[in-house]
Parts: sequence; structure tokens; C-alpha cells
Amino acid sequence: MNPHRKNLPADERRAVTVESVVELAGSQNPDKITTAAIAKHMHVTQGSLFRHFPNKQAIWQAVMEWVADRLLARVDRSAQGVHSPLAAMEAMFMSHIDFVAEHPGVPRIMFGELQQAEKTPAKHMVQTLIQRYSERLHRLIEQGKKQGELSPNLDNEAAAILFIGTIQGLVMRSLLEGNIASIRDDAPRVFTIYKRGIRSNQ
Amino acid sequence: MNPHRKNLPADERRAVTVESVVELAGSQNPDKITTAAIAKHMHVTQGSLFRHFPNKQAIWQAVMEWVADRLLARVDRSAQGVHSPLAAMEAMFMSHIDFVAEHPGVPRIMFGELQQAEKTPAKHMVQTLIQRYSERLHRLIEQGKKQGELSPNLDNEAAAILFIGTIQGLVMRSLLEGNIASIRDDAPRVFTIYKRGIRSNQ
DNA sequence: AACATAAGATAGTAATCAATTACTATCTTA
DNA sequence: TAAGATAGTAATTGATTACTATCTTATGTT
Repeated sequence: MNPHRKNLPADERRAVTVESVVELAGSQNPDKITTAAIAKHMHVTQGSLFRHFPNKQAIWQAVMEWVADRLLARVDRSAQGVHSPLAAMEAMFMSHIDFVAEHPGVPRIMFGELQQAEKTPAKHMVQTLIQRYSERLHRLIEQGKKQGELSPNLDNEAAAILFIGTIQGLVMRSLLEGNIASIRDDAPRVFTIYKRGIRSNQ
Repeated sequence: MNPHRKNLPADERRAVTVESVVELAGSQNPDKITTAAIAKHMHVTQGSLFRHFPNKQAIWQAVMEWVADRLLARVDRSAQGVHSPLAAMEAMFMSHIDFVAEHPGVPRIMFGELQQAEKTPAKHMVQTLIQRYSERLHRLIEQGKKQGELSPNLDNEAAAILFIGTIQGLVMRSLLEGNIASIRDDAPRVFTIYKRGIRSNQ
């Protein structure tokens, strides 16, 4: 119950650690999150982190697992049972934005990992996450074409890139404003333009 | 001429320093560019950098000045003399992509600075750069509406956000692929969708 | 040729970082 | 309830960081 409880079981302590990192990333550059800062945030000494993770890299790996699992689950759930592919894409988009609004550290973490020169496990995890995400998009886009909702001569790959870019643009915008809440208001307005760009003109 | 010349005049040495940082950012996380790495790249000792910059923050400030000046100049030049607002936006887009392809470190630097929690001079410079950039976009969008090229009920702000997001999406894509050259091929394909989203349907 | 000065080299500093150590407290279970 | 397992503490390590003080060399002027 109480998160400040001491002597947590190892798996709970690992979970608390991951959540701490996600929270901290919401207000600072992920690369500047030190093990000391993580420990302080969870009311534990710095060294104790290494009882549960072999090194810092492993912490980031666990964080990315958390992100990948949650984001894909959330996005899948939102599109489930929606028969219109275009409506499913919109639901996917909005639930993604919701996730980002709840966890503003997430896009920072992902972009930060992609920037790493070394091929860390965490970076690899971001790559497969986006790959899986793109697969879902491509599936919906294909369905949308078949059902006549999307323009038949739409460039699938370009549409997927722009879908993700649209989210990136909103994230960038919120970083500029320093206000993450605004992303929920801007999202539908921007998606309207995207939708117009891909749907068939009946 | 020879960049490995010794005893450069101060202004030339500062210019070489800035270019070194931009180059290094093309292949590694900007936050991990140490003064030692910069010095090594320009064949000079680490301490000598501080003869030309009071501190590291000043180096980043100079880098952002370089970026802001070059990017805006390039983008302005590309749109100059183009009478169709939509064509001007496309020229702006493509010249921006060209700039990024030539200097892949630039989007990393900008996003990296936006992530900083502290309000550094470099971060402020990114904010004003994007602000100026957006002003140009808004002007073109307004003109486009007046001339009937763009949809009259287009959400100007959303269109500007998506314009920048489109570029962000392409950058993210190239980070994923690890191949910056591909951005030049993908750019026109993605812009086609964007264009369809904003133009009037005659 | 002698000097002045600007630029670079050398060799440090204090601070910060991830990681490790020896030790203690607290749970679990036989 | 005793003993082993698990979790946490406090202090320390070596490496790395931005930055500085001092010495040396190159360059340009008269």
C-alpha cells in the first residue's frame, strides 16, 4: 500500500524504481537522471538500487519494457471493436495522446534513447516498439483502403510516418509551451488535418 | 584554408568549435558531447577551448546562433520569389529537409535543448527560432487562404504544428533507420499527404 | 632583431557520477 | 524461535567532468 514502506520485495522495488524514472523524466532531461536522484525520489539510498539492477543500463531497459507494454496495450484496447479503420486510427491516436499526457516523460525517454550512439538494449526496445506500432498502422491503413475510407493511391509508409510525426509535433509543441495539458486540446485539431490528408474524397 | 592550422585567430577558432559540435551531434547524443571530445575533434587541447568561450554553456549558445541563422536564412531564401503560398511552403519544407540532411546533428541539438529543465540561453534561442519559423508559416497560410489555395476553414495553428511535426516524424524515422540520407526520399512522399490535408478542394 | 601579444600546451583542481564494499535490519520459514 | 534469506544503509572507490593556473610558442610590428 504505502509506497514509502521499507524492505519491499524485489519485484515491487523494481516496479517502484521504474515508475520513479518515468516520473522524473516528466520534468527533466532523461540523460541527467542520476541513480542518486532516482533513489532520493523513492526514499532509499543510492547504493540499494544496485541490489535490484546490475547496472544503470538495466534500469533503462526495465523502463522501456514498462513503456512498450503499457503503450501498446493502451493503444490496442482503444482500437478494439472499432469497425471503421479510420475511426480505429483516430482512437489509437487519441489514446496515445492520453498516455503521453499522463506520462509526459515517455516521449522524452523514447527520443532520448533513439539518440544514443551505442546500441543499448533500451534503444533496441524503442525500435521494436515503434516497429510493432507501425505494423498496427499498416494493417489499419490497408483495411481502410479496402473499405474505401482511405484514398486508394495513399502511400502507406508515408501515412505511417506522418501519423507518428503528428504526435511528435504535438509533443514538441508542448515542450515549447511547457504545458503538457494543452496537448489534449491540440490533438483533435491536428488530427483533423491528418485525416483530410489520407481519407478518400467521396 | 587548412582546418588543422594552429594558432587560429579567435573568431575563426570559435567558428571551428561550433562546426565541430554540430558535426559531433550528428553521430552522438548532444548531452554527451564533452569539451574533451570537442577539443579532440578539432585537434586542440581541452583547456584551450576556454580561451575562446567563458564556459560550456556559451559554446551551446554559439551553436544555436549558428543553427538559427543558417536555418532561417536557408528557408527564407528558398521561399523567396515564389508567388504561390503553397509552393512556398513546399520549398520551405524541402530546404529544411536539405538542411537537416546536411547537418543531422541539428534536430538532435534542438530537441535536446528543449528537453533541458533549466532555462538556458540556448534553450531560449530554440524557442525564439521556432517562434520566428512559425510566424513565417502563419503568414504563408493566411496568404494561401486568401488566394484560395488553402482550405478556408483550415485551423492555422494546427497546420503550423503539423508542418513542424511532419519534419519531426521524418527525423524520427531517420533516427530509427540510422540512415539520414533516406530523409530526402521520404520527404516529398510525406509532404504530399500534408498538402492534401490543408489545400482547398477545387 | 627585439619585443608584445595572442593562442596553445601542460598540468592541475573540485565536483559529480555509477558502482562496490562491509555491515545491519527485517522478513520468512522450517 | 532459531537460522537463513532478503532488503537497505553508510561510506568509499575510481573514473569522468567542466574549468583554471601557469608555462611555452607562434605571429606580427617596428
